[in-house]
Amino acid sequence: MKTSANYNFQATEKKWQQVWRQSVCANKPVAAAAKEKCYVLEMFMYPSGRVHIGHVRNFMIGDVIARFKKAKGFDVLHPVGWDAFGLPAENAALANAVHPKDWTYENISLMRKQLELFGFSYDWDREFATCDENYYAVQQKIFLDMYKKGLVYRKESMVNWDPVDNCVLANEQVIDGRGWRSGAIVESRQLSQWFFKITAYANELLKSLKSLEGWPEKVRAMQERWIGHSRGLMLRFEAKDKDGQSLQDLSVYSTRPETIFGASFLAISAQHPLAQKLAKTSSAIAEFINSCSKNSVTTEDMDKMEKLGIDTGVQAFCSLLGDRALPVYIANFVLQTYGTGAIFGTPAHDTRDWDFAKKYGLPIKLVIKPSAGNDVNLQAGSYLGNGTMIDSEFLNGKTAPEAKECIIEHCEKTGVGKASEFYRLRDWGISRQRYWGCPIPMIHCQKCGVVPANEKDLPIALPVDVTFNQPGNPLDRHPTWSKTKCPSCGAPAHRETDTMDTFVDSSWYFIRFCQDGASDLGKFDRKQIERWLPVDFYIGGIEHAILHLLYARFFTKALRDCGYINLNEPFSALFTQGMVCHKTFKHKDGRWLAPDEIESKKGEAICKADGTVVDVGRSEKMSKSKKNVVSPDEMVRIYGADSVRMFVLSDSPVDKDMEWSDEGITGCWRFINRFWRLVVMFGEKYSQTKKASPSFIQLDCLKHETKADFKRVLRSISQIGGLYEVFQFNRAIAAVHDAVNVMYDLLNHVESYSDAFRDLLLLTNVVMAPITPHLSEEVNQKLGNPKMLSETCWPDFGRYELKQEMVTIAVQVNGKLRATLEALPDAMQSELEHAARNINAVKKYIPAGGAKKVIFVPGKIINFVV
RNA sequence: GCCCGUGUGGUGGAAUGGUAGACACUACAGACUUAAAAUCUGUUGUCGGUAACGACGUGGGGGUUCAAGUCCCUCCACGGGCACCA
Repeated sequence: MKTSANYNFQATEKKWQQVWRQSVCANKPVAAAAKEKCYVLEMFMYPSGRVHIGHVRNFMIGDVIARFKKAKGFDVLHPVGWDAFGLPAENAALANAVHPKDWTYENISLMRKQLELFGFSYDWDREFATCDENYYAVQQKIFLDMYKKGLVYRKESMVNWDPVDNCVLANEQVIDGRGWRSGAIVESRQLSQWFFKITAYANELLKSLKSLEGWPEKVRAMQERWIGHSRGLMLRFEAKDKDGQSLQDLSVYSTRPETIFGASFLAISAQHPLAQKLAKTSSAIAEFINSCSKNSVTTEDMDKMEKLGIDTGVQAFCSLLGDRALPVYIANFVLQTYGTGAIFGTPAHDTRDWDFAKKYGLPIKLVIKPSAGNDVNLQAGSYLGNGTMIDSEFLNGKTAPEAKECIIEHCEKTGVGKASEFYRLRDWGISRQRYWGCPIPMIHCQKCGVVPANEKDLPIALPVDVTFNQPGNPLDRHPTWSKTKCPSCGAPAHRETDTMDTFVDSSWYFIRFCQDGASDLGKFDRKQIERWLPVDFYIGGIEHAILHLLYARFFTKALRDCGYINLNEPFSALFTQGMVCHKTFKHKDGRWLAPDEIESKKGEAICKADGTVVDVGRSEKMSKSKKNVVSPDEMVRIYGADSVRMFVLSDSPVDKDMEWSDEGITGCWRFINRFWRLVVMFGEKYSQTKKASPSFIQLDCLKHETKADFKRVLRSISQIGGLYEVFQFNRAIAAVHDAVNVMYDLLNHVESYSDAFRDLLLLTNVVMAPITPHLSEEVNQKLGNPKMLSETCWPDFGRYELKQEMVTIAVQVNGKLRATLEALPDAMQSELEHAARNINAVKKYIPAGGAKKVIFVPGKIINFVV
């Protein structure tokens, strides 16, 4: 498809990839303590079998930063690895009769080859997979240490059970009531599970979010919400039956205790102990509770769900309210899992309570009066704003926030209540009933109970001889694997057959990368780890905003407290990139068509097979089901790695979604050839005219208009470093385009300035190199630079005088542009004003009396106000 | 419902409060070619005008300012996240 007259990317890319691999210093951080370190990391990949173009975009961001920082003189760590445990390996085992281990390592080697095509500057010597025995051995050791520290426990609990994957899911892995991977409706089951006590860090995880200034505001907000801190009052009520007999105490938590005097009912959840008790004697209550448990948990249903309740006949008393009793309802909108599973309802100041009161005819009493002029219509809805307390006894006259503090204090003093805090965050359940994961190093002994495995027995390795021909966990039915001796009493015992959630594996992999191959990987090498951490640039998708990033933060803090490392936060800067999208094509018969089944004719998309016109849909995230995917290998084969590398960063800012298009990728391919041609054309001229010429550094020797062009190119490329720093690769590429366009013009009168032009090409090439390293290395060689590009420093543009000699001044009248003026940058107002007044286009707008006022911004603008 | 984004030509997108539309794509024209492709050179926000030029123009409305895509208020549309969290 592409002719040989062009830049030969096939040969060139292969050649330099080989050279880089052999060169000692190209991809590896040099042990240079004097240099400042820079740890660049992209979220590692699950070895599904194929590298997706979205991965390429992710890795490209990291690669540009890594190469750029290296050129800037940093000691750079840029590793790569594999998040290799997980369910798909078992599914593949089931479907294709291959062992998960073979499937995984096979995929890794396929994907490694794909990655190699792109020339990423990875330190391949540090590569590992989380299913490597020497990786998960350390993970088991960490688990035991966390157990000793009280950060791991086992409890019977209701869990999210995915009936398709036959597996437990963490709360974070349930999305809209469905399993995050299988999409099946999640069921509740009672099981014994291992938990990490992430809630012990709820406060710290929340507080230190503030210190993460290099994180997107959005991700911090999502985590903050997920941890969900609230502060309020725990208030004690007494529940009495209709005969006035005391039933039990009822604790009610509220974040708005100041509204208590407006309360008109109490509501408890269907799972509340009192509800369960009452159900035994009332069939109506039992029936209601039963109907609540049937409620679906999907988003749409929740939206539509009506607030329902049943009056239990129970009365609740609180000394704050004197003799006034509140009726106790069981309500479907009260959650047992938050607070105490009981609330007091203040219909005037809460939307849900208002809905409920309307439905059941309960009083709606205003206790917060809005400031003057704002009328409240309690018949239309609740009032959620601020104001002054009324009808609230000792709170009257205070503002709502003041009243909140006041009532908390009052209740603490009188003992009727207590200031309380709650978090939404739950402990992290990590038990998975799967084979392909890190075994939990615990042992069940009939006599001693659950005991940790001996450290000297680590790793507890996965057995290889397992079968996948029936549902459930293969470790459970392995004839011998789980049989062992109790480390404590020596009696026969059996191993825990659950394995760890794979999110555990990815919670500390960035720490392992810090150790080089020569170190003892069985232990934490603090010196190496603390040299590199924290990660300076962490790059990945927004979909990990909560799960992975929260777990990794938790692990870092837990490892700190177990004495492994001295670090509070693992990632100083986080960058979330957008997705790669593509148009979709739908055949008239309803089939989705792949991009390579389409050709475009006269602006219409035509199906190659039968010539029919195809419906072109909007650009969407690439997905196999809609066939709107492109293969990275195929793209490299047709256009070369540098074209693909350039395109994924080209048009859109990298934090936004981009659209993959044929026009876009061919555009990049054309640019690469265009730059190459520029170098070739220059080379031909240069060899003919080689003679004494000024070095371009002495810009004064150049002709005026040539000098201006030189300066313009220099200005364009000099900004590129700054643009890399702030991840504005699309603008960096625009600057490169601009520079190359100017150089094409320059080439026409370059004869007498050839050395200077050569320098200009070399400089441009250096700043392009992080994006198009193969092309740049080749150009560098062709221009006769003896030093390899990967060893070349970033140019110091400070040594060039880049100021423009003439600037264009905008001449405005009343802020409207009427003309422009060429002037020296430091021209005085008086002379410019005089010149501007004499321009006809300006003169006609200025009245005879002259301008009222003249605004002058040196070097930029002169504005006549008339 | 709440929170966070986003809104600029035919398209992707640029613009420290200071010449809106950089750069790229598409389209069109010219050069080269027997021809096509590729390449090179132009043009390409809209309306009016042969032109010079003029008017309009950054989702809508209002405001601050000599000057607003940019700041403030308000409304609309789209996208994402959370969702009965007491």
